[in-house]
Amino acid sequence: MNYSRQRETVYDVLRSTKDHPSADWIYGECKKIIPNIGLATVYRNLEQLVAQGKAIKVPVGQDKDRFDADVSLHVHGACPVCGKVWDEEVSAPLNDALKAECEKNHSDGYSLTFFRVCGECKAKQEQ
Amino acid sequence: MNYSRQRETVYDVLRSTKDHPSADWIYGECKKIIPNIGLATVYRNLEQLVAQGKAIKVPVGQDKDRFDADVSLHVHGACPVCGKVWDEEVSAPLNDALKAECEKNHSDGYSLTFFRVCGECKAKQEQ
DNA sequence: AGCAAAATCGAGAATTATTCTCATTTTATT
DNA sequence: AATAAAATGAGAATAATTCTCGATTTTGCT
Repeated sequence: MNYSRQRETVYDVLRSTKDHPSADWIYGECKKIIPNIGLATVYRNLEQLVAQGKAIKVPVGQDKDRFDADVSLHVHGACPVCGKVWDEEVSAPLNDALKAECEKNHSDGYSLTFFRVCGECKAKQEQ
Repeated sequence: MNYSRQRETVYDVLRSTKDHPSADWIYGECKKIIPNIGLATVYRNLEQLVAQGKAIKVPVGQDKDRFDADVSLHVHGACPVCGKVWDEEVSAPLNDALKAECEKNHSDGYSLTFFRVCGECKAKQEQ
């Protein structure tokens, strides 16, 4: 694998946010830095970052894939209305039980997402 | 919401399996019962069943959406190689911790999937 | 049963996210 | 500087899903 400014930029952009962005948002941000970067390049590099273990795809059942540069095992929250994704802090007992289960069933990892209408969407619904 | 044979068939097919099938597999099965059923009808009815709370979409980060007629909160396993999805039995402490967390953060539900290469794919890899 | 309104359907077109192709450019090596 | 391998940008191709629309089915009413 050779160095490329595009790949570095994709990684920088992904690390710059905790918003679990989609590929096209990352593409937009990269364009601000490398105006003629191609969308396919962004997809290619995201794929490689995931393969290298430097990023993960967050499966939240939305239309678009979401990416995260935080590859540690952690829990997500997601709004089923607007699709927003955030990191969710969970209790120590839950974390311990997850870790234990993972070891017990020899899993490579897990994905845990709690679904909850976010404050913004709840406010809109009540209007 | 009116009755329709197509919707009943989609629901019957979905309930008949524990394989967490994709829309096109369900379409294939429905065709055996109603040969001229349309793919859009299957998608439409799956969407309605989900909206009614009679089915869930299982987010496993695969290309295709997976559906499940078991709407109780339960844990999934998924093979990152072939995409197979199964129900995973977990320890009582984990179940309790999940339920507690859900109540604590007022979530509508959660999705927990453990990733693990399935026996079949592991056997192939070792050849 | 007969009728009108509303719901649903089937077929195929349209949309959307993602992947692929290929000629060109960049990177690493000598 | 010459070369091979890797990466790129642009746009075409693919694949899952959604939309459109005229035809059919279901429901509620008489």
